[in-house]
Amino acid sequence: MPRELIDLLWRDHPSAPQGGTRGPRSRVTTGAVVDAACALADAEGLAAVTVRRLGDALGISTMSVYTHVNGRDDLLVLMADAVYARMPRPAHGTAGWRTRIRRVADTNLALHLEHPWLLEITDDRTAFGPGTIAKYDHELHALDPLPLDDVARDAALTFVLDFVRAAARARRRDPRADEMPQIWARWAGRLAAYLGDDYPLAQRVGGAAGQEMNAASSPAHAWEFGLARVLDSLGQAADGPGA
Amino acid sequence: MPRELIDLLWRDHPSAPQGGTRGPRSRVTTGAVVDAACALADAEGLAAVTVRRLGDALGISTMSVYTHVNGRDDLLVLMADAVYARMPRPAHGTAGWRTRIRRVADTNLALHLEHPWLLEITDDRTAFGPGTIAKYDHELHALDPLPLDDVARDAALTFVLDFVRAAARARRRDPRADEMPQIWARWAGRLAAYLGDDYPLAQRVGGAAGQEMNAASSPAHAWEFGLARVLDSLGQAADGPGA
DNA sequence: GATTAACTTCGTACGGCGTACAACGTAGGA
DNA sequence: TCCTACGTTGTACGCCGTACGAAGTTAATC
Repeated sequence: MPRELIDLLWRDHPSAPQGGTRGPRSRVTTGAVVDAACALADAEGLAAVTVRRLGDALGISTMSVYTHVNGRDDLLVLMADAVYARMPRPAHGTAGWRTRIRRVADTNLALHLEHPWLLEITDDRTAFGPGTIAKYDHELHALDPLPLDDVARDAALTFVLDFVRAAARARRRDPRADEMPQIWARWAGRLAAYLGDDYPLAQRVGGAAGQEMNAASSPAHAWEFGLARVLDSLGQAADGPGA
Repeated sequence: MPRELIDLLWRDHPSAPQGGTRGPRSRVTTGAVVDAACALADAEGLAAVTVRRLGDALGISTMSVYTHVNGRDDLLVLMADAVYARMPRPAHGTAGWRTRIRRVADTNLALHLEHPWLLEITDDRTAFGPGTIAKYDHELHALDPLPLDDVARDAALTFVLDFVRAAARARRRDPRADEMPQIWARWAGRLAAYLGDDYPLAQRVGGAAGQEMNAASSPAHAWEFGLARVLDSLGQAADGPGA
């Protein structure tokens, strides 16, 4: 059943091709494959999502995975669309635009913290999935109260979501994080020797930022700082010249 | 010569360990390996930077590459640091902070456009390289005119550079870009059928944004819009509450 | 000058990956 | 009953990073 990605993305839509009924019933569905892949990625990272491991997890052979998904690249698109589709989309109600955008940003940050592997999926074809489109529509409506034309509205949303993405990237746990203490123990002395008294500003600010990053409250502070900047700038853009 | 990454990063520093003089002279240096890797990545993308191809390009065997670099992960860090080290760092002079930050942003965007593979390197150990630190110091000084404490100064710079990164990501050429016209020809009809009249806002804004993206002038517009927002927000942050 | 030790180079091999392909089994439609 | 479409699977190919050890080359030591 080699269906095109677009049809797999929309597989739950009534008018999606269903494939004939002959032959043995599938032991798994495309949706099940995608869900298993997401679970694997959540637990062990995107690198652990291999076709072989996916087959094991589903109790089917490696090559059977290809019956339900065209290949690994397509699978990643399906995974991203699946988690987008499941995001909460509460009505925006009468809230002001700042509150609305705050909620959008918070929701997206939560999504990225739950599925850090989303950062590694950059396939443009994701844009054609039902989950992605539903998310896009909902988030565009968050900007209803602002006087933006279509292009500016898209740009503004992109601006917000890019900030969230960067924040998620900063919070992500480096795969090498476990070894970092030992690495640092071996490197600190040598680095200090190389640096000497050079770059005093970088050394001072870097040290302060490094300490701050280890403080428990840091992520919240950085998030609050950045989000405030984003909201301020959107306010100015809306009030200012047509944009 | 299994030297640690930190020593390879600082290999040009006078006090870096040089390795004994016995045995045959190396046919290549660590620097040459890194340069060849960057050239390969520029020409064919990061995926083309394999140890085997690197050996071919350098005229040495696959396994000899490991004499000069500890492994592929380390190589990526060395590549990123190498291109950071070569960025221009003109004195900021008496320019105002907006001009300074604009220059920093422009320079970083140019770097990412020249080396799109930088987006794929996320290893935190890059922070310890001489190029990365020199770049950091220079860019921190761009913020000298603003009344920011150390932590806020780092946050502000991160805010700017994250914006640049997102802009570069938006401009990057998808590896599938060549096939997209044919893909779209096959998908457009089906997508329209799936969508029907649903999500009218997403359809309208998405269409407008899509058209805009194909316009020749689009990247410049988006860049200008976003950068203006970033500068506005930094201005407010500096004037506003301590932050 | 002979020996030793440090160093580079390289071939082979291992265990992973994505996936093309063809054989086989199973069910519904004719 | 036969045909045909379909799901499942094993084998195999060409990649990847890299561990390991043999072989060759040079400088230091005796």
